[in-house]
Amino acid sequence: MPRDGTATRERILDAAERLVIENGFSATSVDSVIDESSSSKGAFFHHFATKEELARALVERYAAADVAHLHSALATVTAASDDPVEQAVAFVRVFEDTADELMGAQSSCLYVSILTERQLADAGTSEQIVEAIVAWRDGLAPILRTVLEARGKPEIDADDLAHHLFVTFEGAFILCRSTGDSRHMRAQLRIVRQLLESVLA
Amino acid sequence: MPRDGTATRERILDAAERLVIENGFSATSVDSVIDESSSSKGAFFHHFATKEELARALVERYAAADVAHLHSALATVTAASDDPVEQAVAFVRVFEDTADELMGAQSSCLYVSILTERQLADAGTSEQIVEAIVAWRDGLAPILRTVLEARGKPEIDADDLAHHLFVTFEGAFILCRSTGDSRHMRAQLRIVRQLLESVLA
DNA sequence: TTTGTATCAGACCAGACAGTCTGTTACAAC
DNA sequence: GTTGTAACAGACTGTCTGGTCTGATACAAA
Repeated sequence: MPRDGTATRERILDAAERLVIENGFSATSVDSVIDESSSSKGAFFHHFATKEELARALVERYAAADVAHLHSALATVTAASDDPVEQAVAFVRVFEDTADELMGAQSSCLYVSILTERQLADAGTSEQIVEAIVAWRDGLAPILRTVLEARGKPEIDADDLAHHLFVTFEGAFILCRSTGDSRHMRAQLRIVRQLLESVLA
Repeated sequence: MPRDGTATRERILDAAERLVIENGFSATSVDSVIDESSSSKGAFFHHFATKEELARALVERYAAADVAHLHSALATVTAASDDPVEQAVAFVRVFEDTADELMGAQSSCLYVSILTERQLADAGTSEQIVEAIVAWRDGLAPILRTVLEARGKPEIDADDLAHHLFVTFEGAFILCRSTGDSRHMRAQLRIVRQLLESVLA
């Protein structure tokens, strides 16, 4: 085996993720990614056949980390309590408490940058995003469904309510972007928790 | 006065809005806007000095329509009832009932496309977006505040709760984009209404 | 030592891009 | 009718972009 190129590949992905989240995919040139990652054209096109393939690789890595994050939080709250109400509320609180770090690392979400440009969805990125969204829904919805049935609230759809957490994340990212104030993320997660507490009570 | 060019300008804005919402701003070339609007390079750069100025004009028109939509809905619900709970719930229901038309006209929100590219925020577009967001917050928050105070729920911030409707809109647009299923918009607005009904009860 | 190959480095290229420039046309004021 | 000007039309240009190509270099197997 020759020298290991995965380090370079990761450096390129790191730089590209930052730039794409910040400026969008089309507005991020391959050259700027090369500069930011201190690599070269040769290195870039050795690891990624086209710019589109970079997009696929970015989403793949990002979605995997996202789902891992989800399962970590789920494991935490299911271990802490057997009460589905406490589990659901604690689940939201995990992200509420870590909102600042979550926003500090990245001022927005890669999904938004990718989904904004239809050409990329057609290039096979949206499947992976949908997988992640479904994982979030299927992680949270069963807990919610248990409570909603026990409370006799069949008019509230557990899947849609689970989706609402994802919706809040993405919407809050947009809100933060507009004002540049990352505190909206924590505030919106707080609101969702309070609404959940109310409807599950 | 020579012939009226506002019709051409509007045609360009219409085409650009569609293309930018669909593909993003950077991925939308001036030439494609010209083709789509059946105009010409001369016409385009007569009405817009640069592509950036097109972005400003797009946001200006879009935000104005957005705020007009808000005030229309507000007027409807405040005329229909004096009860702030009914007003708030009816307000969400207005959009819930018209979600399909709202999504049919445009499969996403221009704000997302613009805010995704930081360069445009620096070019003076985000101020107008923030103005629209503040208008939504200030339209809804007073109604919510009245109820929250009457119900003795000081832990819930009325401004953040008002913002949550905007957050839901934008987040739902993202969700719809990922799966291509526009029904998520209605479902998410339904969830927000149900959550509101619960917390304001 | 030789050979093979993954990993790069960077000059280079064809096309696309935003923006310019030189006109032409419609219409209004006088 | 003459003149002025807003409203175009479309050829043209310099720069940037994604992508290619020719090598160089490290390292592993034989």
